Amino acid sequence: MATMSDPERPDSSHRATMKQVATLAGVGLKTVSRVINDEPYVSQEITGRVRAAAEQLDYLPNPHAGVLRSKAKRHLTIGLLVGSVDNPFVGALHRVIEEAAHEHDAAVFASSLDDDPHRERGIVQAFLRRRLDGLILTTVTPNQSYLVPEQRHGTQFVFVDRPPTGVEADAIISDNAEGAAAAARHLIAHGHRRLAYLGDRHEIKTAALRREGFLGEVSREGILAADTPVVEGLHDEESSYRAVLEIMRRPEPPTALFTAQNLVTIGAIRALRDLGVQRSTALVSFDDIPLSGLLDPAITVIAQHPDRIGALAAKRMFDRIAGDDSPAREFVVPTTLIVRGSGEIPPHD
Amino acid sequence: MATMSDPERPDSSHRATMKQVATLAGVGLKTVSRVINDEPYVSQEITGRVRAAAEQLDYLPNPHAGVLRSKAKRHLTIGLLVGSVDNPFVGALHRVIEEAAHEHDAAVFASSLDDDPHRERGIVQAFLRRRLDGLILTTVTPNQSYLVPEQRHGTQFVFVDRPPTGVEADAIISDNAEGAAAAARHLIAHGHRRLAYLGDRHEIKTAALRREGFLGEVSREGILAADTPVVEGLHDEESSYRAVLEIMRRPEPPTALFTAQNLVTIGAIRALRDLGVQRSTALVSFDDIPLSGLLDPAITVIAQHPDRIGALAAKRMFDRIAGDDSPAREFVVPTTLIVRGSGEIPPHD
DNA sequence: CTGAAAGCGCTAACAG
DNA sequence: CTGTTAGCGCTTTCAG
Repeated sequence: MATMSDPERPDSSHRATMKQVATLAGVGLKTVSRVINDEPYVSQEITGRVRAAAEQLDYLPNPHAGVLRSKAKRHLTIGLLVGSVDNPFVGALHRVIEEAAHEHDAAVFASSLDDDPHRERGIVQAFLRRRLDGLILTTVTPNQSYLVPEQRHGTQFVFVDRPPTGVEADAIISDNAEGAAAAARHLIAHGHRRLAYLGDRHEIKTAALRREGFLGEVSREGILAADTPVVEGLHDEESSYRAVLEIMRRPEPPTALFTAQNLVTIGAIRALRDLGVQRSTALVSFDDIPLSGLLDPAITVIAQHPDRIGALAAKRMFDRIAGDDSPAREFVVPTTLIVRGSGEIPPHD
Repeated sequence: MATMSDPERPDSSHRATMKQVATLAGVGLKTVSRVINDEPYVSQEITGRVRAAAEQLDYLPNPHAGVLRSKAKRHLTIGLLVGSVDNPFVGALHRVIEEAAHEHDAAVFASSLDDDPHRERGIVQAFLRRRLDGLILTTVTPNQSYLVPEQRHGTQFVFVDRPPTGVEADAIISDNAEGAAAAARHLIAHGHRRLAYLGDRHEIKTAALRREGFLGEVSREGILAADTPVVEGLHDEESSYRAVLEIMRRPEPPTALFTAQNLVTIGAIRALRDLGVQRSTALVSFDDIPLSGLLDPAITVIAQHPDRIGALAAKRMFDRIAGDDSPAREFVVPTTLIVRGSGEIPPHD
């Protein structure tokens, strides 16, 4: 039959093996292995013959066979698990980790949790099943002790943005408390005495740190807690929008807002605009937002440095993979106040 | 020596093998294989014993061994190669592809080209060395015929955002010409006769399609080419900013701008503001930009649908992997005009 | 400098 | 329902 391929003919859709390359080059299997892996002690002539044969057959070494047999079971593969892929912070993080991985000849599996704690375990498992060398992750679950057995089996973990609980591993985080404190100082220096804090769920450690940093500074200035509305549990634009509307309609509304997160900031901006008070209410945001410089007023922010965080995370990861077994550490990356306008609006009377 | 581990003791950092699980459970190797792979015909009791043993040893199957031996050499792994990871379009794309992969139990390697053609070959090679089932990619090189041998060896390719050259493969792209034509129609319907086109390098096929779509519509309306400044080769904010400044300072400046790309739009917005004409010059952007609704004026855009593009790309990929060998096709995803304000500004006189 | 033999951890193909 | 045997494509080991 015409549709049936000749069983004697090698299937062209199959990859060439090292053995086939060896046969074509007229050398032994191990010699091909030496050439492919750039091991020394192979004559120029044979090296040339082997390379030619490999090229002719489109030979690519099978990495699975290699990993299976070799002593150092390195896969040159790491995983990156982040809250959500469509977020500028995460984009920048991904980018630098990519870059560092590339320098180490490693590849990066990336996946998003969409901030869903229920997905975390499953996705981590899916990654581990692939036997990665390590995992860089932003956790959304309250406890990561389920990683302990994996860690004992040699998989490296580096936490980013949020510190781990229940497992000892390196963590790279922004200086949340100090960044939030700087925001408070900035607003107070511009004359504000009625400040509001709008933040994410209190259970998220970083959110708690921002809150403490902010409120600590406020009380240090002698401002009463009663004069400082605190709204937490805001996780998206919509909830933030509504919270700001509500706060600004109170009898003595705040003259300045501190929004402790990306999406909260955006919701707040919308609300201030709809109320027509965006030019008379000060606003400082934790975490930069895209195009914030083009807004009117431009948004003053406490910027994080995802590039530095990512670079550090990648460095720790590859150091660990290379054998660094020093005690786990937390690395704190400073934040930067970027003055753009919204944070310098004076209090109205 | 205390620092030297006993060579007789099994290294706890090593993974348990199927054989060890079999021994512990007191069954044969193949029985463990059956339980792990949920094959039928294993008694309840033995299944239980095997599962318990596996758990006790933190057993995880070694996927490399599996791939090596099994007939269908599927790795359940695909690659995603995009222009740049920190770009909202790409973020959304990544997200839906992720999601689809997850449903197929597949993992996604993601990498960014940073729009650098020189990196493309290298990164593609790095991916192929890992023997992925397929690659979804945005190309930046003019020709991808180097993929042909890989394709013959069974790796699937699906192109996204830009059609391939020199290789036959599915491609999912926005309706660039029609989207740009819609922008022209919209501006003309609002009374404009002096429109400017600001776009990316002409060699990029999608850029050329947008240009043709736009200019075709303009000439159809009887507007002379001489009255329609065309600036191409804009690849970033800065070059776009300068181009707009230059155009708007001409004797008879355009009353409406069409910016054919993300970054070009942002540069144009800055320029219009610096000239103080952002409320008197119409602007329509191809591709949505983040927070464009918060700008003043809010930006009217021809939005692409990265979610639909990504979903289609993933569907084609997994269909191909599953054996679909129908001829390669180009899928065109429509764009949507989103009216927000900047595109409805009438011509001044 | 080169190659033959063993075996990594698993699945396929048979046997029972 | 369960187990045995071979061998995937490579690296390791050891012998030329």
